[in-house]
Amino acid sequence: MSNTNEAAGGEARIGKDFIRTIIDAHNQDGRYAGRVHTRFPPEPNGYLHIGHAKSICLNFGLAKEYNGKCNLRFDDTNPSKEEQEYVDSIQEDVRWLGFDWEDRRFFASDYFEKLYAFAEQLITIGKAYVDDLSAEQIREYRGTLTEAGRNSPHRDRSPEENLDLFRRMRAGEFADGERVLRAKIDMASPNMIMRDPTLYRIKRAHHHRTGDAWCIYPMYDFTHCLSDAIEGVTHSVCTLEFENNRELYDWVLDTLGQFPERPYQYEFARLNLTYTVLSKRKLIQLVTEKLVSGWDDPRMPTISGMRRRGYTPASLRDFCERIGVSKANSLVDFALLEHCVREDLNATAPRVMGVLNPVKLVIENYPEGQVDEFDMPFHPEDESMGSRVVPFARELYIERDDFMEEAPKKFFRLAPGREVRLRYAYYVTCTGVEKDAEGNITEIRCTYDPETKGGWSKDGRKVKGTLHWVSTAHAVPAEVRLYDKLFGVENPAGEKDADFRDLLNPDSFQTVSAFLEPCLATVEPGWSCQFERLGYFCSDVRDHVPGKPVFNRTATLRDTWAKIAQKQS
RNA sequence: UGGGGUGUAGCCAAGUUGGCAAGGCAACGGGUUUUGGUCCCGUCAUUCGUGGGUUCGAGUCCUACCACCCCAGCCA
Repeated sequence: MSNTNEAAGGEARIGKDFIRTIIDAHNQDGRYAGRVHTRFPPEPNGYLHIGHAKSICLNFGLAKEYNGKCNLRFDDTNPSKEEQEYVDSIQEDVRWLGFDWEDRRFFASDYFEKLYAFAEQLITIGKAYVDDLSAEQIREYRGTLTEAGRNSPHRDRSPEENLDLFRRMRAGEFADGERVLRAKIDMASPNMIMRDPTLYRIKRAHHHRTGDAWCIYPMYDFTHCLSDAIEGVTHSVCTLEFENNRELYDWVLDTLGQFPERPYQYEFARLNLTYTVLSKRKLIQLVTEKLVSGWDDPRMPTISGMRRRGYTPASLRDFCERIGVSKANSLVDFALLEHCVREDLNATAPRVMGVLNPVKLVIENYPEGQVDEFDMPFHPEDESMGSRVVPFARELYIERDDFMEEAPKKFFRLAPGREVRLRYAYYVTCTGVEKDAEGNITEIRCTYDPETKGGWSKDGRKVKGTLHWVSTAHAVPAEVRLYDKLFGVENPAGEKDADFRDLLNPDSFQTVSAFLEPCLATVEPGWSCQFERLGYFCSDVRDHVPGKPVFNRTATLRDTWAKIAQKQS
């Protein structure tokens, strides 16, 4: 069995955000001659999460909407944190989300030689200098938020001396941290970023792509704007924390002055989700401290975790579309994400039966050894999804929760003397229960009405409940994993100084053995379905073993079960 | 108490040159239903962080204040 997701379609937009307004304005006034070129620039220092999905959908979505292009560029200027494993996973995740960078996969490290040449130019025109101050001294000289900084004693070296020193930095004549290249801007600038920012540092670390070819590495602020310019990017869209960096972005491009149609930076608010940590530092901590099974643990907010859990690319794209793009810091309700998966899965997931918490149901008047076969549709509203045959016998499993010995009036399912429908099979009436020495129900007895074959009554009598069921003799034993939120509190990131690990939900994961209908023995990894009334499940991508299904619960149907239980008590 | 940003419903979020405050999620009520699901129908901002001002008319303009976020990495 297989069900796959289509590639990123052109879903309708909810409302127009400020970035689209800006692009429209540029298209009006003729800037870039109508060209729209964006980029998604992750640092390969971790796996992508749902927050990145927002940026991916924005950047690739903008390009698609305006018939433009979007590059995938790895911002790999800090060799000590970056790894090939991360670039591989990032590429896989972007593709899985349904986006295509075509032949435009770049690395900032592709530009190291060019960047170095730009740095020499800056030195030549007297706009950059080599500083001998230590990191601590530079911090002291920088001043504070309210006091201006002081110039470094090395600030006025001649371009010739700076050039010589910078070349020797590259040649490896100095130790790590001994010297840096700094932009010569303004140590009294009210914008801290502009107080002679570091452009290059000496760092002997193995780079995942350039190996040991370099011992000096360019900093983000120098690299990013130039990479954008080199690639012909028009709209460089990043998150709010870079607002202060925009002045430097402009300074570098303008003082080099070689990019007549240069890119400009625009910022939007990053995603915050209730119950969810989206800080890479914390996510990596969950992985390295083995608080989760890995980056793709189904409880993780990573793209790979969500994929394994059974979220579909379309549902994630829809979510990103619905949350909108603005500059206001916000905290999106997890319920919206849930709604998006449910909406997609409701239309696309086949309906099958599985019993998670089984109790035996014996039909007293059903002949022993007899087997009925019912042809059951995979989807009640979509005939094109076809059907499968499900065997029915005298002894079945039903959900333990679907029976109550002393049931309140509002309980619609099975209870002594009450009649319910076994889905697509027969009406049955409970005649009694059998218990063990401790008084636990071991078996429920009932009789069936042969006249109700298929689940319809000819005399027009109605039943309030419809139960899912599985024949004990034909059932496929399976492992089902029920996941809850990893964090039991609304916004674990909100508590600034608290250790977020204290907020982990101890009940975030539970494994149960279940009984499924026979057709589920043949599912493929990643196949999603809805177990009638129990929620949406996805056959585990990673732990898939043919014939021995393992399912992760993607989403519950709704919270109504809790409410029903509450009303009944 | 430096600079840069942001405040529209419980949560997101549209709001054009000032002219009756979109939409989605959540919630609540009703109908359909062989999933207590889905679907359908209805309700949900006399008010836009606050106070002044301009105007026939202000979420939009002016003004003063308040709250929150970001910046003192040789991280990105």
